[in-house]
Amino acid sequence: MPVEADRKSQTRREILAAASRQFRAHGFEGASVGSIMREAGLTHGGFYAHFESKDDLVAEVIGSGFDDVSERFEAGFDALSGEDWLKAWVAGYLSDGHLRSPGIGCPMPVLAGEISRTGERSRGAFTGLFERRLAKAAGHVDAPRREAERRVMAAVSQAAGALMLARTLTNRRSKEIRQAAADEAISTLLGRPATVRIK
Amino acid sequence: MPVEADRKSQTRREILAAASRQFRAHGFEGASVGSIMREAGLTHGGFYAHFESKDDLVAEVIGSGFDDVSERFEAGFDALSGEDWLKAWVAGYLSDGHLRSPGIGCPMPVLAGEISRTGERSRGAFTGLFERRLAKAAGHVDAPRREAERRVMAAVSQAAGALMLARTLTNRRSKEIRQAAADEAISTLLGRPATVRIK
DNA sequence: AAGCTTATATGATGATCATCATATGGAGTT
DNA sequence: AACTCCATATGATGATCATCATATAAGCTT
Repeated sequence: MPVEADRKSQTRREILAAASRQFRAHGFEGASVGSIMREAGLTHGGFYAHFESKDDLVAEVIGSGFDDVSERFEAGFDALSGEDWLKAWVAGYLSDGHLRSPGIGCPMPVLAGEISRTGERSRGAFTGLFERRLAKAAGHVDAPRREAERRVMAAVSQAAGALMLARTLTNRRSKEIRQAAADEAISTLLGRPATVRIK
Repeated sequence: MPVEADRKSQTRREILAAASRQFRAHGFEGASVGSIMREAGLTHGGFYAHFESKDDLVAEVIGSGFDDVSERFEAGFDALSGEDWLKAWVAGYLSDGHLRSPGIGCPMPVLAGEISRTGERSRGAFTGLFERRLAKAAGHVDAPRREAERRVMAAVSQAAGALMLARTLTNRRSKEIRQAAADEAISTLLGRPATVRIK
């Protein structure tokens, strides 16, 4: 019946998007309900028409709010596959651009530390997100499934860890650590020595 | 002159030790001045006789408060060197024990995300800490200095990333990701395929 | 023993925040 | 044009927290 039926669900999506950005930029504790609503163009009170609590929002963002980002990131090289896809993924993940834009980047290097201290619900949501991305990447690795997953887990740890540390270091190590991680990660994924140039 | 001259500096050390633990267990924002002082056996007010502000405490803990931990961790295998040291390091870092004890473990997987959002001072202190540990580990790698440092940076990223993610995941991946990272990290450090059994 | 020094404790203060109760105002209906 | 929903806004409320001013109390000096 309604042409404009989902004004509310549209707003809900905007709150989620704002939260998704602010959480990555300032952490879960660092982003207040008020500032998230402000970024969504609303005032703080209306929040509770959409979410039960801030914890609810956190779990919701982890469960679904980040997916669009990985998709946008990977959409850039959807035409590629196999080795080319993996190289593009590693180079993009450890690029200067990603280093400087935590607010629109991968949540793992910024939020995993905080999520590890929270309850079962958020951690379960994160685990689901992790499984989806693991499956996607493993599909591009030329190896039996278990071995492909093993390599991706090792490479993802390395890339997320390197980006997290690179964002913290204040000297030339910030670049060196990303290049070192990129070379080792791509070698692991391909099963032979290789190099990528981070952008 | 003073027999009991440093009651104050002794107290200061106790505050630092309590903060060091609570920061790793609950994050910088998650640990309040009050609860840190309580753990140190004092009340909140006296805090400002020792530190200018909470930010000051944070920077101080990053700069020096964590060193005792790495030392205690590495002291366990001080008799070892070269390959044996590296294997013990990787296996211990990714062990079940370390997984379950963030409060007395490495600060990187828990705090680097938060530190990356802070100012120059804390990040500089962290960079110093990182350099010290990098030099130590590189000394056990059988390769020219630059190459040794490169391998350690790649391995440390991988180990810290894997531990951070393993603490967040709720399924069997929590163990798998640590084993995958351990095998790849030790292979990188030794420059040839190798395995370690995480404890 | 009186007085001074200094470390710690007590008890505000003001800010920020999550949450909630209630108000407003506009769209669609009659 | 009056009415009714419903999404959002306004304005508490109570909690937590960092910070600070002031008080206490235990040495040390003389």
